[in-house]
Amino acid sequence: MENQARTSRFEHLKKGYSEAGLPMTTQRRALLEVLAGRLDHPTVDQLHAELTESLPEVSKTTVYRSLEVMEGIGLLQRVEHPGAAVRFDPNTEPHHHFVCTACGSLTDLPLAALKGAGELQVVGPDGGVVEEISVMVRGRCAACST
Amino acid sequence: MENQARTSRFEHLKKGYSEAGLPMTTQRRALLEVLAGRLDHPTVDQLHAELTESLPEVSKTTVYRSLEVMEGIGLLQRVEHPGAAVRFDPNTEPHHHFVCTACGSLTDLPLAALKGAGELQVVGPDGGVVEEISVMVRGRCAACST
DNA sequence: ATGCAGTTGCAAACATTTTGCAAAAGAAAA
DNA sequence: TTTTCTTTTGCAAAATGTTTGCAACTGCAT
Repeated sequence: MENQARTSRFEHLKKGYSEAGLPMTTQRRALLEVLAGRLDHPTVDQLHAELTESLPEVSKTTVYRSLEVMEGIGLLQRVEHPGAAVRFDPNTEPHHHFVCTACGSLTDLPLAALKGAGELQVVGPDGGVVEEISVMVRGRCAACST
Repeated sequence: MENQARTSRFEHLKKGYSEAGLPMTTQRRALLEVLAGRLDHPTVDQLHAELTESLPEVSKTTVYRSLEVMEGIGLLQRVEHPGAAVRFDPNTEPHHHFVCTACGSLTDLPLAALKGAGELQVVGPDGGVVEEISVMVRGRCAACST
């Protein structure tokens, strides 16, 4: 079930990656597998830690560079959030984010979770051009709100 | 006009600061003046650069620590945004932000600028507790959109 | 198999922010 | 005003998180 969804996410990422015409290396395949295997948005450190389980020699540099490349081909999105370390999101469909102020976890929030967000429309700012609107919800996740 | 608004913003900040019962130092007063004098959200580097014009000896450490204190007493808010350096916002009324993808400037967006945002309401996430919702609009500011 | 563009790991450089500490400054009492 | 106590300051060093230069290596199309 969850396994199957992960596999399908992985296939989707792999497909997108190969369509960009870049060589599929051991490291990048492993990174795509890790990304497909989790629904949150880990930091580079967390990704690197998980990667070293199967590939003890990967360097963080490679993780940084691979993520940058994958962002460049539109496979991932950088997620803004409170906190220093960068996080990426393999879900490039429009959606929002929820960050837990207690544990720091960062998860997706389906568009439907935000009543009214569908009609969001920017009136200002004077003379500017709007490209994108993103919503960040802060609070305590289920696990931390007891 | 603009001068008067700046003065009133400064008085408001100074009042809030002294109500917290902390000593008002030369450095902190100067920092509050700089903050009151601009409507965007400068980085620590930018604040420090502007501060050294009147106070050549201030250190960045002091700027960091003062901002932290002012955030602690609710005088400033930390603004999330794409980019490494932290930015603070002396406007603690509910409002949103606009970031220019060309020049990186970060400015306030009045609530009214977002049609529909008033009714924003989170339905999910399962069992979690929502504390705050913030909206970030990305695009090109008036100056950069020509 | 061969060649070449793209990728990797390492170490060092960077940028931003935090910390320990002794000296200095603000606020309040005497 | 002077004293006293607490908070703040600047410096230097450390801690994070990220980027870069470079030589060696790999994936993949020939």
